[in-house]
Order: sequence, then structure tokens, then C-alpha cells
Amino acid sequence: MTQPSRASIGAKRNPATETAVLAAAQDILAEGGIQALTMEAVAKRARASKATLYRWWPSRARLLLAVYSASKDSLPTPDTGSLHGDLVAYVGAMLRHWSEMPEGRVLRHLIAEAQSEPAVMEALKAQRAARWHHIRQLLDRAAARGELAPGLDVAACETRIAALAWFWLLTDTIPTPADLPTEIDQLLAPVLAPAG
Amino acid sequence: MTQPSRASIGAKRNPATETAVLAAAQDILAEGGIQALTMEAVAKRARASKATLYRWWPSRARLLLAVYSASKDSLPTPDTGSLHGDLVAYVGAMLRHWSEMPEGRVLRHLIAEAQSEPAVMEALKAQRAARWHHIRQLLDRAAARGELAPGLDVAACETRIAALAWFWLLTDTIPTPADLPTEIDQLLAPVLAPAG
Amino acid sequence: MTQPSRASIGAKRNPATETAVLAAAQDILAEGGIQALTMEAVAKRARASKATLYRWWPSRARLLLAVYSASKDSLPTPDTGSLHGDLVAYVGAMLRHWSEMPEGRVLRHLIAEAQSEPAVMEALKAQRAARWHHIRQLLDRAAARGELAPGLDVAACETRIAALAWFWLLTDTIPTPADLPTEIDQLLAPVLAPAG
Amino acid sequence: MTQPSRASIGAKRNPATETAVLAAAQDILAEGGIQALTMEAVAKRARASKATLYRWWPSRARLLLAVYSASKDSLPTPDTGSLHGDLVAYVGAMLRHWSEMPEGRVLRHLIAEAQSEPAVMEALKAQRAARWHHIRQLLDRAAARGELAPGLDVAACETRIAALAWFWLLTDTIPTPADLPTEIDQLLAPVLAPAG
DNA sequence: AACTAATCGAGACGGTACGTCTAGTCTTTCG
DNA sequence: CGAAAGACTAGACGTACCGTCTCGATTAGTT
Repeated sequence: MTQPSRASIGAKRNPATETAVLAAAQDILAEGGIQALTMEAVAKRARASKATLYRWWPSRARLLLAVYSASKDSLPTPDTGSLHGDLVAYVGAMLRHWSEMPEGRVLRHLIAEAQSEPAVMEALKAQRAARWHHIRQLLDRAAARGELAPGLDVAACETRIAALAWFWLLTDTIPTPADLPTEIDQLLAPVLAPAG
Repeated sequence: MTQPSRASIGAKRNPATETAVLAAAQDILAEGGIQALTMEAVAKRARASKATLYRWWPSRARLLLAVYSASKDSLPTPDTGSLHGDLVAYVGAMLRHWSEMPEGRVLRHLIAEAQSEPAVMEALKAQRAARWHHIRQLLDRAAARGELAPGLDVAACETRIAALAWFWLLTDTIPTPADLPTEIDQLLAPVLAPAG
Repeated sequence: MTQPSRASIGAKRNPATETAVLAAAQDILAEGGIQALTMEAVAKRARASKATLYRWWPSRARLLLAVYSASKDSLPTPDTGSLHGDLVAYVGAMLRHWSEMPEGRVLRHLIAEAQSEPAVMEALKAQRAARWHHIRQLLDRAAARGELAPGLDVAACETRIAALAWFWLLTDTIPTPADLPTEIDQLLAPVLAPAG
Repeated sequence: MTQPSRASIGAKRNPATETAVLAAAQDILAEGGIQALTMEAVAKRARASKATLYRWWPSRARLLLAVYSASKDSLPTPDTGSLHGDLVAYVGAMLRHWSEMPEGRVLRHLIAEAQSEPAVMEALKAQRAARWHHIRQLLDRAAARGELAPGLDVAACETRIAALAWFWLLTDTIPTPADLPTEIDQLLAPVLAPAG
């Protein structure tokens, strides 16, 4: 057989199709960036039909989301003994991931497309919850060590870190690995002078 | 003449055209949202030709940016006597602006389109610099009052606030006016326990 | 069971399927016209699978043909005593059939689709032979009565009548019952002046 | 210039576009037959955009019609001295045209598509009126010669001839040039025996 | 009683064309 | 000479059918 045809396997979803489509999408992303990732191009590359694409990923945004979700994030959460060190390690790995892989661009577009598609917004939120969970672990470890200020709202603190990372991503101002420790320093530093 | 035709005024730019185009764009935004704002629609509504549009705003993103920039920001910077009070007032006004006007949506899309168009990214940065300047004023006033922790990096602190606001905007989690004081509280609270 | 599923009845054709398919096709024709009659729609309506459809009616045209053939033609061939009267009665009944039932539209499309599918062309010819046979009977009766011109080619004459009927059908100029006698008159009238 | 781009020539229809589209359509017809003539293929071949195609030819049928109309019919109407001879010459030329050029197939499909599109039906009728006009001339000449039967309805007679030609076309039974004189003979022969 | 063979409903699949939409470019004509 | 008008290329969009396929269930004959 000259063409490795991937026909129907009966009245049920062919997992090979999903694999092929996501792989094609990732390849296109890596080669031509996000604006090259059209449904048409993915279909062609994956040797899938547009009908199949739209059956399982009803919009471009949903496909983008699937691609983003499929990107495994094996980010480390090493125990360096201090919150500062842990954050430098973890956030640094994440920023590197965003900078060097297409995932950063995808995320940025997902954020935009989430506006028009509530489903994407929802999915993005779920994604975020799963992914930022690691930060909570770092904070919990710091609390166990007695590093945290008494009465600190851990959730708000988590948001503070996430927000900064997003801001860096979205404004194209991701700090270099060398600068990151200073940035984390500033993030953890108190704003107000101690009362009294 | 039944139609107030806006012909050429000679060999120079007609300022009425710019006004008409921006007004048309804003109307369309208000009526049909961001995806209704096509170059074609704006040209038609403004009774301008597409050529004229493209002469002055070379891409859709640039037009969006112009619309966003044209939105007057008469945000107040009242002196409430404390950084906390000032931030609640100022950030609250900004969030209300984002929530209730089309500007919020426009900004979100601009962020996305800035990726593909460096010019937009640049312009967005300039915009940000001009707008967030007010926060710097609040921080400076607080410093004069002796509120701030010694050695605080004011720029980093400003970023911290801006980042949080963007995050709220982009994740559709803008806090209600009632919740805002608590959020600002958390933002200003120290993370780490005082070294002792 | 709420749905009276029409499963296989073993290693032979299930006659209920044919019935259901043809009924569904006729219903769709009546409701949505000829362009609504897609294989997909018929399969869905008949609760038959597309595979089953294609097994027995290998193309849309063949299905159309089956629908057309299934329409009983109980056209009368009364003996009115003259060829003119017989033709008015018979052709009139046929034209009424074409005008008032979906069959007229089906036939028109069959004619078109016959071009691409020789099988349909063939089947249509057979159909025609069977159906126009009645005209031959009328002509034979007329011959027995001595009505016909000596040396007349009956087959050519039959074609002449059929051609005119098709032409009326295809150009949407089917004469009204009131006009038909005149038309038949014209059809039978000699073109050339008698020689000599 | 490597690409002979055919841009707009201002706010009016570019005749080069129409030419290119019709030429492309004719080429496709000649090469791949009628089912190869898709709007997509024509657009691609003519280097025209689909938008332009649909602007001027709102449907495939309209495009087909334009192609058919564009085919000049320089059919001769020689004066052979008898109606029979004239018809053999004229109808023979027309049948040859239908047999040897793609026009025959196009006409067959136009007839079919005219059913769904009244506009095409109308246009086809106009086309027919213009084209069959020649037959009227032949009949008029015959009348002047005193060939025709007194009281003959010339319009009905014309229809009779046209109907037969269409029938031959549509049933794939176009007579050979050798057989045509006999067929015309039959067409002109009286059906009924002379009264008396 | 097990096995074979064919039928059936279901629906996924690769394709292809549809008709619509938007972006951005271009030329003519008018004032 | 600028502006309006609008035709033009390019190509993505999402939809609809096409005709083929595999699955799993079903049942009539055969062994």
C-alpha cells in the first residue's frame, strides 16, 4: 500500500485520527506559527477531512486548546529549602517552556479566543487549575516551614504569581533566567512599611 | 445635497474622515462587538472608502488600537490619604471602565493581535506607559507619606498591580466593587513572615 | 421497544427495507422537492444505513429511477372511435400525471442524470418502451379503422408524439386540458400541401 | 512580470475577467466534461477568485448558460429550393454541432438545471427563441413557395421540429447524417389519410 | 448445535465542492 | 491630488453530501 490510509474503524472514533490531527497541528505550529494553523492546513497535513476535524473540534479555538492541553508539562517542583528558591526553579521552568516552545504563542491566542468562546474560557480555567496546582504545593511547603506571614491568603498569593507570569508572557517581557531571582525577590517583598 | 459627502479637501488629510471613521468603529463595536468590526463595515458606515481606511490605518489591528487609544480615560486619582484607598479608587474606576465599555474586549483582542503585529505590541506598550503612569503617582504620594517599605522597587510594584488587573480582565474574574478592597488588601499584604 | 428496528432477517434481502426506503424517498420528494432527495436524507428518514442504500441503489439516479418506476401508471386507453380522441384522452391523462404529481420533476431530472449514467439512460429507455407502448396501441387501432395515411412509419409517428410531450414537460409549457385538442390537431395536421 | 495578475480596473467590471472565466470554463468542459466544471475549478483555472465568480454568475447553472450562450452558432440557412432540403441542411448542421462539441452536453444539463432555477429556464427560453428563429425563416420561405398546407400553424410546426431535435439529443438517438433525410421525411409526412 | 454467509443499522472516515466572508490592493472617476 | 466607489485576488471559513468502510447484531440455511 502506497498510502497509509487511515479509514474508518466502524461507527466509533478512530484514535489514530486524533493522534494524527494533533501531531499535524503541532508541526504546523512549530513551522509556521499560530497564523499558519488553519483548519484547512491541519486537515490537509493530517490527511484528515475537514468534516472529521469539525466533528471533534468544532472550532479553531477548540483545536488550539486541544493542542495546548496535549503538550505535556513535566515541570519540576524541586524542594530547594526556601520559597524563593522553589519559585525560581518552578516559574523559571515554566517561562522557559513558554519562551522556547510554541506553547507560549498558543496560550496567548487562547486567551484572546476565550472571549468569543465561553467553552474555551471554561476549558482554559480548568487547565489553569490543574497546572497552577504546583504553585500551591510550593506555598504549602513554605507554610510548613513557617516561612509565610501569618494570615496570608494562599489563593490570593497564588493568583499574584500567576498574574505576573501571564503579564510577562503577554507583554513580551519574560525575564531572563539571570534576572528571575531578582524579580521573585520583588514579588515576595512587602509593599508597605511595617506598621508602628 | 441629501448626503453630506465628505470629499477631498485637497492634497492633505481630511480630519473629518478620521473622526468619522473612529466614530463609526466605536458604534459598530458597541452594537455588534469585536467580530462585527470589519474594515468593510467601518468603511461603509463611515462613508469612507477602504483605500482611505488602509491609507491611515494599515491593518485591522492598527484601527483597533486607534479606537482603543481614542477612548478617553478620565480616570480619577483622588488623594484619599492612604495607598490602599487610592488604589481602590483608581483600580476600581479602571475595572468598571473595562467591564462596562467595549474597551475591555478591545484590549483583550489587542493583546492577542499584538503577537502577530510587532507594531501593535509597541503601540500597546506606549499606551500602557501613558495610562499606568497614574499608578506611579499614587505610589509616589505614598512614598512621600512614608507608607512604603524601605528599598521597595516602585516599578516592580507597579507591574504587580498592573499584572493583577490584566489577569482579572483576561480570566473574566474582575472583582466586584464590594470585593475590591479585600483584593487590594491581599495585594499589599506581605508574603513572607518578617525575618527574625 | 420504542423503535421498531428493522434489522437483518438473515442472509437475504429484507423486503421491508426496500419499502421503507422508497416510501421515505417519496415523502422527501413530496416535501422538499428533488434537491432535498439526497442519499443521506433518505437513509436517515428510512432508518436505513447508507451502506444498505448503496447496495441496492448504487446511485442517486438509480434511486430516483426506482421511485419513478414505483409510481403506478394506470393511464387509460379508452377507445373513443378516433385517433384524435384517443390521443387527447391518453396524452391528457399523462400530462395531468406529470403536472400534478412529483413524477414530472423526477422524470426531468432522470433525463438529465441519464447523461452521466448510461445505466439510467438504458433503464429510462426501457421504461419509455413499456410506457409508450400504449401509444402504439392507439395507432394500431387507428390503422385498423383505416384512419392512417398509407405508408406511414408508425414508429416515427410514435416518436413524434413522445417528443412533443417531453418538450412540453421540459420547457414548462404543458398545455391545459382545454388547449390540448387543438395541440393534437396541430400535431396530426399535415405540413406540406398535397402534391399535385 | 512573472504573474500576469489581472487586478481591478477601478469601480467597474473588468472585461478581461469575464473573458478569462469563460475561456477557462470552456477549456475545462472540453477536457473533463460537464462534471469537471465546478465553480472552484473555474476560479482556479481563470486565476479568478470565487467571490468574483459568484458576483457575476450566481450559480453554476448561470455560468453554464453563459458558456452555452457564448458559443457562437454560425449555422447556415441555405436555400435549397425545398423545405425538406432546407431542414436537412439546417437541422443536420445543428445536430452535428450538438454531437461534436461540448455544447450538446451543456444543453442537456441546462435543461435539467432550468427546473430548479427559474432564471435559467427563462434564459434558456430566450436563447431558444433566438436560435430557433432560423426554422421560422425556412418555413416562411416554404410558405412563399406554396409548399405548405393551407391553414398550417407555423408556430406549432416549429415546435414539432424543435421537440424532435431535443428528443434525439436527450435520448442519445441523434440520427446520422445519412439517416436524417428519411427522418425529415417522416417528420413532414401526414399522419392521417386524406379525408374523403 | 455449531458454523457460515449474507443482511442490516450505525456512523466515522477521506474527499470535494459549496457559497460566504474578510483582508488588503488597485484603478477609475469625481470634486 | 485626495477621496469615494467598488472590482479584484487570495484563501479560510463552516456546511453538506458523497461513496467507502468497519463494527457488531441478527438470522436463514448448512453441516
